[in-house]
Amino acid sequence: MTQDWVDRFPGLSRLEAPVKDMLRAQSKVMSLPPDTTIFGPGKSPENMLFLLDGTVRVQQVSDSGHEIVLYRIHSGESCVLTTACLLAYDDYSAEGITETDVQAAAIPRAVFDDLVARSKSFRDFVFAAFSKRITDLFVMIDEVAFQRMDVRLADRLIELADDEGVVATTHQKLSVELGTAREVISRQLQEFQRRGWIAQSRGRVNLMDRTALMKLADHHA
Amino acid sequence: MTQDWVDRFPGLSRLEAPVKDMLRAQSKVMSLPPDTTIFGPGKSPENMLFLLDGTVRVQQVSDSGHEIVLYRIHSGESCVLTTACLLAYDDYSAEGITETDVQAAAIPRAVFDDLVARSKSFRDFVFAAFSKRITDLFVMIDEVAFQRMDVRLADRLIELADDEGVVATTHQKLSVELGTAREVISRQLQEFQRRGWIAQSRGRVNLMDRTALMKLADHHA
DNA sequence: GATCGTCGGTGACATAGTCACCAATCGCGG
DNA sequence: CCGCGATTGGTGACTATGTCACCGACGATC
Repeated sequence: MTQDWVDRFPGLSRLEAPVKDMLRAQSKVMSLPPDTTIFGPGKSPENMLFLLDGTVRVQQVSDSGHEIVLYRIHSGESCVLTTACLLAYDDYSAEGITETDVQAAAIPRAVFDDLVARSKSFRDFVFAAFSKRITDLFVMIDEVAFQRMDVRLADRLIELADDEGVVATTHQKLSVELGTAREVISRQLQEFQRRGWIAQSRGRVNLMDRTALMKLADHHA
Repeated sequence: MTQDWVDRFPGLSRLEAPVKDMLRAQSKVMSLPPDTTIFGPGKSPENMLFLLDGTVRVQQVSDSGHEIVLYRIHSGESCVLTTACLLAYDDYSAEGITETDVQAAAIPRAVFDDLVARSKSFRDFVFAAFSKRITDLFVMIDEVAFQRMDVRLADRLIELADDEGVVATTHQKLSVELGTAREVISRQLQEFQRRGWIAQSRGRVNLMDRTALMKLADHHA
């Protein structure tokens, strides 16, 4: 089943048959436990990863000690961007950390390069992945620069909530999500609670009125 | 002379001879006046550009009407990133505007794709260009999220100043550079002026004490 | 059940963004 | 040369956000 990952991977299914065979033959499927650092300062990944299952959080620590989450890689996505970056600049400060159990297919750099040379469809896939990430970064810059915190927080809560509307995280971690201070998060959550939109307990936020949160998040989007 | 642009372009000089020939043969060198929009919402570039002379400013307008400068393309750089992005997502809001007279070599998309397939050195060039931009965007996110305005402004003033230490721009335009409000810029510049670091006149900032500005910009970098 | 680290709450203050408004200056047509 | 409108920059009041110092509550562990 893990040998068949290529066909189950969105975006790769339309590749030519020989390219798929090469991916299958030259890749290794691996499993990683949560909270594993797969790349970071001084730890370049030698492989390019295709995420089959789980999520990877990419975040950055600034010189001032502030942290911010840049983006997440979800199952069905690849980390072309980060890989390519690290090849060129290994001194940069972003790190990738698994958030769940992760299954991923690893492609050696040489194979990646070979595939880019051979297959137009694979090139399209790679450039599309780059484009997606970069436009996402543009959107993020816009949000960080201009969006109000309450809007950003509401948005992130919805994004992080599971099916039951529970966000299992601390105020501290939420502040890293948005690149702000814990106190700011605490106060915003208090306000949401006051309005009856959420309920809080230690390390937990329950969304009580998802509609209201969505309205706040979308309205000023 | 314009036919020889390949050899004068940093990063392309190490390409294989046939690749260079192809670039020379299949490209067209063009000149553009200042304030030309070379790409933007609803205006995808059909070519990929190599900037031989001049600079292009890439900026973004958010839904709220706020603007922010994302980065600049200087002579000797290519706009792979933006081109690739626009190919995939033509609805995104960034735009590229020439700031000076610009000379650029234009490569049709098909030729670009062909070169990526053929030449490993060209691939390396392309991915290095991507990497540079992306790490720059990471740095920018960090600055927007965590850096103080006075530090960012001092930094940008030094960057924008000509050899005589003159920045020929308005407070309004400086606010777009940093994604803030004009009033904030006006007040910061007043403070710099009070300290004797700059002198102001309409549409003009003169750097009087570049050292002091650099100290502010670097110290907290 | 004492202790230590994490988690969250709070007030005071500093910095930055918003809003409304005004004065000075420049370019341009009459 | 004058007058008008647009651009540029200045200002005060207010809100939003970030920072700092400190505190109590909770939970794990021995």
